[in-house]
Amino acid sequence: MSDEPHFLIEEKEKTSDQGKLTLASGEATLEPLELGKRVKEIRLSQNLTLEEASKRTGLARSTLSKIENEQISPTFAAVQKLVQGLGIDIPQLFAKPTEQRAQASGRRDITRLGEGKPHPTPTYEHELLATQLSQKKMIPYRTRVCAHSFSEYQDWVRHDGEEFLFVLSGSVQLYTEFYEPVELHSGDSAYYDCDMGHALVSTSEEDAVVLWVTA
Amino acid sequence: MSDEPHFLIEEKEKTSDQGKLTLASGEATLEPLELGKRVKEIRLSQNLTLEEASKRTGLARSTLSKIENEQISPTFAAVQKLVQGLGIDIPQLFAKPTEQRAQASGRRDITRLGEGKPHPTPTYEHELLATQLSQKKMIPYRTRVCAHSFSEYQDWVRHDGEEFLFVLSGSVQLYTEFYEPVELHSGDSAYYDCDMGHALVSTSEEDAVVLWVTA
DNA sequence: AACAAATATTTCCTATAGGAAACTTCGTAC
DNA sequence: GTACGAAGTTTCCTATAGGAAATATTTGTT
Repeated sequence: MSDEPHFLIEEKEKTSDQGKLTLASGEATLEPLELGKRVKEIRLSQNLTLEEASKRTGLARSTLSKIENEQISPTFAAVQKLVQGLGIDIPQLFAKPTEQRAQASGRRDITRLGEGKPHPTPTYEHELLATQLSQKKMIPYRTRVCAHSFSEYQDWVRHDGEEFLFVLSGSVQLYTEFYEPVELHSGDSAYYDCDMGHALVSTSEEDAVVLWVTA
Repeated sequence: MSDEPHFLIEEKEKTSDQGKLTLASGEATLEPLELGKRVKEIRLSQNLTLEEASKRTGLARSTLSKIENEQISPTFAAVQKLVQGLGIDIPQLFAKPTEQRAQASGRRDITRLGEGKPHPTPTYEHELLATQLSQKKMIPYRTRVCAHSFSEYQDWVRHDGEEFLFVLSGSVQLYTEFYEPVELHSGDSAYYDCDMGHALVSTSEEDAVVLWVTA
């Protein structure tokens, strides 16, 4: 069963590559810039004086001042004190303010019933939803479960991420590697880690239809 | 309208706090550990010698050696050279190898129809799904849309993340800040950025029921 | 086993980060 | 205006990071 989740994986890799790219290009601009400014922004946003920040981080006022004015390149140890003392999280620190806004906002995509992008496989007929949007955290799709027996799969489906499953019509048997199979009826749902083997078969007369969201 | 998404936001904050906590605790153990080991792992995983790594990063062999053996705490500038030269991405560097595996796997949670955790508000009746799992990327819930007019909201719903919406029964009007309202019927779906104001009202006689997943 | 080649570590020196205290700057009260 | 306090910057000194070269260690070869 290498049928189903390929398109998912591609999509995910695209996403993470993006992240790296953004960062690499940040570096490429010969980087010394930014760090000090960022620290200062963060400190001010918390309404701290250098003195207070000094107490929290254990770094000297003067040192903080120099860091903020890019007069020195702080030691890794110093960065850690900063991070801990001011409650910064690392990506926040390394992302340039511009890039920080790079996460999309204000997008919207409507998909009418049956008008998603078809993606058939031997065991499932997927209909990808919201395909107009490319950089999204979740991948939703509506799926007709054609398989009616576990034997139609040669192996577990396995990929990374988490998956949410909701039964829209019919009933299915959800097989998962580390649990007993469980039967789900219309309206039931499941949430699981995708690196655990999983597979779905229809148990109702007609093919069951489910909604799947992976992230 | 401060009714709907509060629990979401809390949940999200919890998640990111977690990140911080993990890191903080890393700090708490008096941190010098790890960084060097991580760098060495990464370099070896790329089959590089110190000499080659030196060329790529522009740092001296000796310096690299000292960093790997935690004999010095590299300057921020040095860390950046490392990151760029070896194609490391920052979180990878800061996550302890143990914590890296900390992303859960092999979990599963089943929610039967109507057995989610109720969460009523003036305009929506949410039923949270998969509540047995705490550290998950997505938050799924099934919602009865009680509001039948936009005027029942005092303001846009707005929070961060992305949201996927699927209409299970009835029909709704989806209001979004930057788009014309759109009517969705059973089986239709929408995907949007949550920082854009949004709100939902039932347009069918009976209250519509929708499935929502946020990430 | 002994050597050579490749790789890693240590030493030693110079450049620079970090801290304490002196020095500015700016606002506010008197 | 002067005096004062609070915030930030600069100076000066010491500790330490970074680089070049010497030393040690490992690996492979005959």
